[in-house]
Amino acid sequence: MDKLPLAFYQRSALEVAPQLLGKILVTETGEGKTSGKIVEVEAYTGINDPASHTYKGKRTPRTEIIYQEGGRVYVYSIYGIHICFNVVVNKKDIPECVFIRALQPGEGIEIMQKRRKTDSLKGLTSGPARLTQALGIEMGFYGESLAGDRIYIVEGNSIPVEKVGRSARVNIDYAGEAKAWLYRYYILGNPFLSAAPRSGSRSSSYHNY
DNA sequence: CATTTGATAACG
DNA sequence: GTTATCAAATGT
Repeated sequence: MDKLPLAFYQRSALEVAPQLLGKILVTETGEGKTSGKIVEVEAYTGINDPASHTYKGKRTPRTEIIYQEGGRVYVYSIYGIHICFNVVVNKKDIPECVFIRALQPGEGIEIMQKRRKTDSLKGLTSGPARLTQALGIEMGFYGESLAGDRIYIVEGNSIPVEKVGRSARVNIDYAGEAKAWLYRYYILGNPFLSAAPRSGSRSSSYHNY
């Protein structure tokens, strides 16, 4: 299977995000090769998006990479404990990215279980910080190219549009009106999605769109 | 449901 | 230099 061409990433986050569903994210480290199918993503649309780290064109040392051309890795640590993985998309100076929220385990499950210190399959990659730990993604991956050999994304099964669900993004209460934007995309019915949205909208989280 | 935890940003 | 804040996960 071939790696996705860089041109794939150099479009808007809202185009790329749903198309990443079903693709395979692969890492190769000293411990071996691990991979998983992307089943849940969120789009962050840069300067117009209050939930984005690059809202209003904010630049910091950490967000600098998002201003580069699409096809690179943006990782950052959150809550001191966790690492989150994003794909930089769009062109230079258009700071958009796609946040990967959940994978379905593929190759190297034993390696992932060892890294995660669990023998369950379900909790292995079903959450943004879980999948980074399972695939061995660390801060050192910051800025890495997805055209390289350490981390990359390959074609998988393409997901028919009727299997793609949409909902509001998760845990961005600080983002005001943007909380309501349906920028989270996921594969309907997939058992490896991350935790359901919080209380409140009980009937309308996963099977709605 | 509460607690954990540290890198990062935004201040002085 | 200090403080507040977070695209979460875990364990009870």
